[in-house]
Amino acid sequence: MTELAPQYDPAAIESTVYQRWLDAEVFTADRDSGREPYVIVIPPPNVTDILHMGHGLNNTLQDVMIRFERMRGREALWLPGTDHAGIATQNVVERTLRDEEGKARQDLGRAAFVERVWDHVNSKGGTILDQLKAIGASCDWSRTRFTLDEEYSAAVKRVFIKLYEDGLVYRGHRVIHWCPRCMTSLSDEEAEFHDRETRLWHIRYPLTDGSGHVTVATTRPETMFGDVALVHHPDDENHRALTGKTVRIPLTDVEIPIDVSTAVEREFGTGMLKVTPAHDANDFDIANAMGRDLDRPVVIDEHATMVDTERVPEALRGLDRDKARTRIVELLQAGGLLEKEEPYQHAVRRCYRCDTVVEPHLSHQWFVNMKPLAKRALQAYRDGEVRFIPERWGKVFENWLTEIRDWNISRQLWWGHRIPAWHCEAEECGKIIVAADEPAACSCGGTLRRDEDVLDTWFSSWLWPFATLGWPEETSDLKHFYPGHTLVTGPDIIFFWVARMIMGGYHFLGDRPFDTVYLNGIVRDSLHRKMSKSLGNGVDPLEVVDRYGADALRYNMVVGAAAGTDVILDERDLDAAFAAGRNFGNKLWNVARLILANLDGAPPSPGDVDASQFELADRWILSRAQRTTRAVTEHLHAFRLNEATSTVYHFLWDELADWYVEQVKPRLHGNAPGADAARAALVSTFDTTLRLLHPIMPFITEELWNYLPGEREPVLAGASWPEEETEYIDADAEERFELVQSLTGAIRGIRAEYGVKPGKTVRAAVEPASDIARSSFEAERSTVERLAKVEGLVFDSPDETVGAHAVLPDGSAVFVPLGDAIDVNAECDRLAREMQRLDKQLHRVTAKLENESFTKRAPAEVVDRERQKEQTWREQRDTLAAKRRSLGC
RNA sequence: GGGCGAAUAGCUCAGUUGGUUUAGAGCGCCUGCCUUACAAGCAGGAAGUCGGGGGUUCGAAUCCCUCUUCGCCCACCA
Repeated sequence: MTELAPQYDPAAIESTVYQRWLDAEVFTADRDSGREPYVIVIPPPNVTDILHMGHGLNNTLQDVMIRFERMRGREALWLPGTDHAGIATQNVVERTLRDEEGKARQDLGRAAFVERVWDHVNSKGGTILDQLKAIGASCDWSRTRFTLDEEYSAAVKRVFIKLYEDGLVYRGHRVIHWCPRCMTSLSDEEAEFHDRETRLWHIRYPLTDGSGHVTVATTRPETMFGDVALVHHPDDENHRALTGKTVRIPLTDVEIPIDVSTAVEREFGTGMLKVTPAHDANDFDIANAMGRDLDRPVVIDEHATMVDTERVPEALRGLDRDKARTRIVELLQAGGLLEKEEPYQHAVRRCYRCDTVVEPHLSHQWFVNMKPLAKRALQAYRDGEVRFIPERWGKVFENWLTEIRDWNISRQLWWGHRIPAWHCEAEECGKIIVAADEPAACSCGGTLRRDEDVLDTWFSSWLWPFATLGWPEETSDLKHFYPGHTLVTGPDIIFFWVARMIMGGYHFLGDRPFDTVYLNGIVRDSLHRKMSKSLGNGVDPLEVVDRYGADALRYNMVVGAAAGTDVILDERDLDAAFAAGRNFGNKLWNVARLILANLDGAPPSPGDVDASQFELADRWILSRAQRTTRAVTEHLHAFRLNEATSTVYHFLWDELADWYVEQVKPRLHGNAPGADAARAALVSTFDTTLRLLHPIMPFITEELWNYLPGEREPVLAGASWPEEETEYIDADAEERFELVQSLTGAIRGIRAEYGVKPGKTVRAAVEPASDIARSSFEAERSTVERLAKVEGLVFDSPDETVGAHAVLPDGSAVFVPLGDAIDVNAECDRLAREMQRLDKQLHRVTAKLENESFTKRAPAEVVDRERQKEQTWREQRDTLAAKRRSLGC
């Protein structure tokens, strides 16, 4: 006999259960098992991150999938690890350095600073992986990787060199996005658009011939000292006469020409555009097209302050870009050079790490030519080799790949993979050598200087599905576990990560990294805002684990996340968000308590029980268990995790606990007749339920598994998924037991309606509508009596006429004599209302059946079904009418 | 400017290929119960013109068009 506490206490068991899994080594993937592999690689969290709800959701989903496939018999590998997160991590350490020591990274120097970051990573990093254990993540911890560990670095280096040799990595001089706070370049994806209220200033450029001025509209007056021309559209009649003339940049003596360009939008502003090649990527292209690629005056530096050059008026030099702008506008106004100023809203790019407005910056950077890589990935998507769930994200992926641009991969940071390139310092040479190891010297004999830059973090992330398996070495892990299967991540990193992994997988290994990309939603608060540290609206998953248990967290995450939809959590009311999962766990716990308290050793399996020993209820629950197994399996296969969850939920609660456990109780006491059959069905059904629920709520199911008597796999996490046993599917038993349920429900309804005291028994008479109904009621007579508190369920009409009537869905009628408790008029009204409801339904179905186009065109089975409905409802109505007559209504 | 998504009960959401749905769940609400597994529970109940309009169909929450509101993504009109 096992003693379980009356309430489930997650905290009391979770850590020991997790340890049990580790001891059993069920999470460790075995290359040599001979089983078909199933692989998920974790989206590596930033090494210094702490777990937030987004991780909670994302990793729960992965764990459900990996546990399901593991139980299905696949060799499941969930590969964990962390990302060095270049800018993010460097920023954290720089901030600490500044706050605690008042120093900048330059004060330490590169080597010492990088050492500091390593110290930080080694002491504080990796916490998040332990936190994942708290939510039950079944990762193969023996294969944990870090994007900056030695082997991984080798892979990154290899990729860079290979792409360089293929001609796909090159060094370019152009205008890129520059974050003046992080002091590094950014890729297009890292410079996010945000709308901003600003002004459109109309500035007068005086014509040098003294014939007046030309007006130009701009949002960035501070860049005008870098102008090299004004251009208008060649077909622009209004400005045609100006072509060839020159103007002076306001506040300076710099003379620039007026030219034409088809890139100009005639309708915008004044139709005249200032061309500033060093401070605007489009202008850079326009100037190139005009053949003015040698003249790119720089007037704003990498700190976003005005440069100290002749082109910039002295009063402005050294001012930051915002102050300069204000000052320039004042000066223009004073000089009568500002024609007008209007409010204007436009999208400004900001650094995705620090939100600073990005500055277009002319510089030397490393780029990847992406078009050739995209081609293969696109083909794969279109051929169905990689699919997205929900499907619509595939289109997003496709569009981006179709219009892909070159990827700036160099960052002016210290923390990251240093670019394996060396520059010859000899004048006249300028050679660049890309190599894995430092070359002794340049072929010209000049000394070499290593490239200062590091690679974009995502340049290492895109190798994650194979670099984690040992690539470029031909490891057995790589052979065995690549290609992988499912990727679970957020749609916000489709471009950053997902698309690039697909491109990388095909380019470097000639195969997809995974076949399915499942995009989960975003966790939002009660106002539907994304949960974030900066808004302070986050819910701490560990607090939830602490208060409600990991299984409750998981249950609510999964049930609330229909494929790809956002999950809304009320940050002010955790009960509203997590009580359902906790309560469900407690329900399961108590079902187990009841069962375990009534077992004396292991019962036989249902297959060993003489079939004649099974009662209707036994056959019913065994059949329902099969149907549930099938539904849950199908839902999980189709990634309908929420449906799978609610299917088990309702099976356990509404069928097993509410009906079967109640039905079976009398047979559980001692050596009651039929005890073996009852225990066999009960334990086998409970066993199935634990298995089906395990991927979703692993802790409690594992703990209860431990108590179940009988021969079983030692740990549930390593146990097999239930097979549907069709011999137990019994439609007849299901139909019959449902009749019993409806009879019980009808009597309970009458009791409640007439306020019969819970302890008081009533009498009841049932008039079955069919032989099936009659024999079913007879078979479960005592169940109905017990559950509806009936003393003497009879099949004949009783002597009384005063009582309450109800009609069951199949047309069977039940009568509960209540004597004085009944108000005849009220009962008449109630029956009349019932009849009205049926009349409405009958009206609808009759109209349908009288419609020839329906009977002719709809499938026969649909028509039959409608006929069946009509007949049943008509019978029910007739029965009610008869009851009314007998009451004398 | 282009594209995508959402709108179903007071709240948060399901609803798979159009027909077993008389539109469901959890929470909340109302009534009655500490009934020996569970008050984190039990029994019963109220509550929705499926955002508006039009269309396709024998049949629409589901497909099409359109409008409204909200959200997201992409985009070189400075």
